[in-house]
Amino acid sequence: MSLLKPRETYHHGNLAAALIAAATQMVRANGAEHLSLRAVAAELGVSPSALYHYYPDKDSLISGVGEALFENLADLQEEAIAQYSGTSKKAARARYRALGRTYFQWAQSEPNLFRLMFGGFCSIDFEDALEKRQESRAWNLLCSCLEDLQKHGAIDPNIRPYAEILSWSTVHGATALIVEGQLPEGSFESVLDGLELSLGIGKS
Amino acid sequence: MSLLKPRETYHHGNLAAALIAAATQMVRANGAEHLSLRAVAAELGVSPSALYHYYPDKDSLISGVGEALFENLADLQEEAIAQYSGTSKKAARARYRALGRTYFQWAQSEPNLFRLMFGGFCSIDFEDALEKRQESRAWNLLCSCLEDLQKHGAIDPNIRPYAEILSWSTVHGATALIVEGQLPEGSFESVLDGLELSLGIGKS
DNA sequence: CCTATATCTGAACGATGTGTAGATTATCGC
DNA sequence: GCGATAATCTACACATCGTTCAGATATAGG
Repeated sequence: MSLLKPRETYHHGNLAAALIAAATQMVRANGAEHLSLRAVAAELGVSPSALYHYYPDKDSLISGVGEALFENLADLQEEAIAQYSGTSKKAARARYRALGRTYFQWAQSEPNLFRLMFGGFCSIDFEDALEKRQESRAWNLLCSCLEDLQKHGAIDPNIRPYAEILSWSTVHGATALIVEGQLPEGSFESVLDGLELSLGIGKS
Repeated sequence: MSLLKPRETYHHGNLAAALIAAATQMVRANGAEHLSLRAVAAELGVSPSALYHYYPDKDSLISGVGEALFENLADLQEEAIAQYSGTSKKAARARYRALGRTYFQWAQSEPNLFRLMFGGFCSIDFEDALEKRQESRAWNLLCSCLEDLQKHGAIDPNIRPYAEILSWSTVHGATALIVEGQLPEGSFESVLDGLELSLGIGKS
């Protein structure tokens, strides 16, 4: 008695991608800790074993989901800063804020996906990315954003060397704490205010 | 064929606490996502069902572990700042740094326990703690530490209102990112340097 | 000592991740 | 177009997991 959804063709056609899409939706709804391989397979009308031709085990499927999510987040951030194009100091500052705000809003609207990315579920190898001078897209966005601000003299030069890791750590930390309910929801804008103040961004 | 360890008495005596201790050690070694109730019971020489007289399900056992860990971390932080007692500005600054460093070192030395606390595994209700004006011990330590610094005029007064959430977010964020391998290990001291600089701590 | 209560066991159920052997379909040389 | 080969998927099985429940065992109180 198989409970598979009927399928037109015996071969699915695009299982690898469909598995990630379906798994993403189920994690979104139920959290990564409750993801079931069999449920994903059933959702696609496929037997549980079919999965193993594309991913060696459950962890690597989850890691595939995670990698896709990092790309999605970078896409969102690119869209966000594109809304504030321009060479003025004001625009550069708006881009900086948009980067952080987008990061937080994405996490807030999709807490289960955010937890999948940063809760140790996916074993993406960041080390080689780190050795490749951080070729992560989101990191590069932040770096160029800060360079723009620096060109306008809008960052305290003493703090400039720390601006990347401070911004990254602070925005991620506040986001993670709020998502887990350890800081009140409304405090993120305060964190952004404080962060800009403390980096000397936009002063005068 | 039961694989229980032999026990002298039929009644264990202190199962509730022993369960948490054993579960903590197994999470420490294998990560919260691979914790097995049956393995915990076997480790204590107890049948799996015995567990359910103390915790309604697996999640609540994990939450029990988490609560204990938050207390442990607060203990460590209290010990750490006790090493720098004194009323001087230098001592206050050393305490501030010790708070952050202890937080990070604990996470670095016990990544699986850190992930259990902040990875959404334990469903501790922080909301009532938030409404009780943050009666979390670690938070209070940070607050009094910053008050000491303020008394010495060692914090930029413009940034003072943001000092708590900025410190907390930044230290937690950097720690989480480093534990997950998204920032290099050595960068934490830089984060602390940048954080002190950006808050104007210890300037002159 | 006998009863009531707290504590623990044993067996069972459904569900899960993951192998393996074989069935089904697509692809490509002729 | 046809047949062999490879890609893809299924059916079945296994061990393990969280959880439930009836009943066994030990402790405590009158």
